[in-house]
Amino acid sequence: MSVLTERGVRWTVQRYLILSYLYDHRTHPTAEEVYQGIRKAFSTISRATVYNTLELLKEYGLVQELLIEKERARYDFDVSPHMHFKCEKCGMVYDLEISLPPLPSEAEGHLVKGFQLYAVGICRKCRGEGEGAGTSGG
Amino acid sequence: MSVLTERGVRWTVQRYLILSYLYDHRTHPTAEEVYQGIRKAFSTISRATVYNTLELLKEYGLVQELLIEKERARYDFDVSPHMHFKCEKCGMVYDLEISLPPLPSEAEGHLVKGFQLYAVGICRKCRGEGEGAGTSGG
DNA sequence: ATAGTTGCAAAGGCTTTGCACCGCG
DNA sequence: CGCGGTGCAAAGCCTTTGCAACTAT
Repeated sequence: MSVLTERGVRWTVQRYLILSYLYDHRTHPTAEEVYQGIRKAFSTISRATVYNTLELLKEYGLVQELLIEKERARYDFDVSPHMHFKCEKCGMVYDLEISLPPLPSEAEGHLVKGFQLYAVGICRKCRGEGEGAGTSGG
Repeated sequence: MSVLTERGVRWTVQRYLILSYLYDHRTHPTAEEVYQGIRKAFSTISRATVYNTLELLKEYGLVQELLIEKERARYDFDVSPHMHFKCEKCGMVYDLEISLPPLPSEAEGHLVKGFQLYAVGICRKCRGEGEGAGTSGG
């Protein structure tokens, strides 16, 4: 993680565990989920460290912060440009592999540094569950 | 606002004022800004009513909720599909008139109901202010 | 020694909720 | 009369912050 150490930022066990957790869990976990997940093996870690580290990793471009729901932020190890989809029924957040349009680095005079593309709806799984038996929708 | 009254939802002065405020202020105000703005002329309105009403108007498709920053939600009278841009320097949120690609109503088996496209960077105004004198960027 | 990091607890900010009162239908 | 809506205050939840102890350079 030279991107950190080159700038006087230390690579600690906590930071490694947090980045590893996101690497292993591609379900776009929340800060709390990261905290609870790491705590199982590393019980002394604190919420503050998780929050601070996620913020730091985001600033250094190592993770992506998703603002797809109002209640809380989610985090994604995959920083490549891709779309996210949230199911309004089960709450799960999926990656969408839709090919993205060319995104301009400048628009109407503004310098554009990054994009986020979010979609909402009903996921494949929830669509399947609601059908089959009933005939008239609620 | 038959879309409301048809379903037993009443059209009240408070709701009118809140929708009007968004109609008049296309700066993507926060709930607090809406509250403070309306309070000047209608001092008895409460925050709870503003929050509840914004939620209701959103659910009925009369306004759009923007999750472009983690700290708070913003609201937009314009519900047509368009992109938003946030300046990370001054914090202002602009509309972008970029023509959007055709957005699928289905993607990878998921039923897609709506999209949000956000961009961040430095706005035209802030870019202009920082230049002119200095030569090397920070 | 110094600058950076952690963990705890407390604070902070945005948003939601419970409840009594009010008003239209 | 009843359902819906308002306003107040309190609660709730997510996130940030202050600070003392600690560690790698």
